[in-house]
Amino acid sequence: MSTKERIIQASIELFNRHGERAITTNHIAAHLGISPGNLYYHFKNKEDILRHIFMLYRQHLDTQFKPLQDDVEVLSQLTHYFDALFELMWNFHFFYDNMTDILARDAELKADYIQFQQRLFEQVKDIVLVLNNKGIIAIADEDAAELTHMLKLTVSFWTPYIKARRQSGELNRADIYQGLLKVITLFSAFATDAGREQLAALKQTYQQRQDNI
Amino acid sequence: MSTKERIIQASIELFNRHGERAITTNHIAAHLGISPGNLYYHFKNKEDILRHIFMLYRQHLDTQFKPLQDDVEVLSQLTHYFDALFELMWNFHFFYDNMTDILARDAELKADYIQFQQRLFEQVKDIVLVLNNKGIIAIADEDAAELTHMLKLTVSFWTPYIKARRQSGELNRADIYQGLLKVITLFSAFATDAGREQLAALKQTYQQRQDNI
DNA sequence: GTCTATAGTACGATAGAC
DNA sequence: GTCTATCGTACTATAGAC
Repeated sequence: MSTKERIIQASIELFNRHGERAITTNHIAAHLGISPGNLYYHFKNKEDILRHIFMLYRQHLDTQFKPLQDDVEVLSQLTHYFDALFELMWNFHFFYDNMTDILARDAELKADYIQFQQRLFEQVKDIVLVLNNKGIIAIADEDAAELTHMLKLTVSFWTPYIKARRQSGELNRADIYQGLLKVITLFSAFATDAGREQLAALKQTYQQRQDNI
Repeated sequence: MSTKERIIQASIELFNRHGERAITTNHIAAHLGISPGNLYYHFKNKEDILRHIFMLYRQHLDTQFKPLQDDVEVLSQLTHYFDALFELMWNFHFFYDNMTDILARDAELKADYIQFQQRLFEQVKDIVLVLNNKGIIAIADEDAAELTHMLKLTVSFWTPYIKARRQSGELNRADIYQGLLKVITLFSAFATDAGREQLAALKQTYQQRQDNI
């Protein structure tokens, strides 16, 4: 792995463990056993590192959140989405902790973030509408947008929410599964009788994964 | 107003406007036209200020979130709750932006926060259960806790969520109403046929207030 | 209770040698 | 590509005069 990549990976790890605010460029360099000067050879500044991490974030969602396909079973596609959400919430939770600050410091990153989230919103809303058309959920047109907002809000801020309820100790994988179950509950609240069973099966899948940790 | 109180009020105002991270003790003093030394005469440090603000936060919830009373109409009590939530989300939104950091820096504040949130969780869950018993919503026992988490999550993080969708400009009152409508949508998702009408009325109330801004 | 002045620290970032 | 050394800056917090 190149030094540049190692800096990215170490940054993600340290940001997630100690928080973005607490980790300085010197910490990152020290953690890798390289000099601060070397870090600054590879990155213009701390914001530059954050922009590269955001690119990984975006890339993950771009590759994993394709629209629902008609010829594949819904439940297996939903499972794929939830697996991707798990990775997202696990790998980038530091970002949601300090989102307002990080974006306030870097207007360019903020513009990119907003643009991406607007696109993502439409993609998630499409999924909601397809689930409606397939009879998994029954939701009024105006509520589809509301539900989409709530889904995004929950995925984004479940990790800060749970961290604020814990006296000490790090976030663990079981916490993420708890969050995914909240997302499933959101869908279930709008489920049809037929859809309720399928979502219950999905719920059971992730409850088992949580128990197996 | 005493200097101590003025410092508290100025801090809340500046934190909300520019973010807790961006505002230093010097900024607060300069904003009030007092010296940094004077500020430090009244408060031990920045964390001390934050603890006092948290006391106001707790006090607001303690006085406004009494349990549902049986002899008063439900809808008017819900309206009272939502009015209180509006004040909360409007006055303390800076806190949710940086919650993880603020709590990570101050173990004592974190302990107080956690204890308070645990109590608050039970209070909100009681409200959910009473609404269930009154036939406004119909929710399984296990889902009551899930809904309570989602209600708290939404109230806490709606403001950071909305800030991250806006290129520039401050949070405004209409944004808060949007968040309250999300909370109402959460209740509506579990509403009975009878409850749906009452919640629709509640929704209309806050949509009108939003339009009247 | 309030001021001025400043000590102390930590962080971001760069220059210049190898 | 990597290092050492360091500068400038900004912030927290305190000392001491009034």
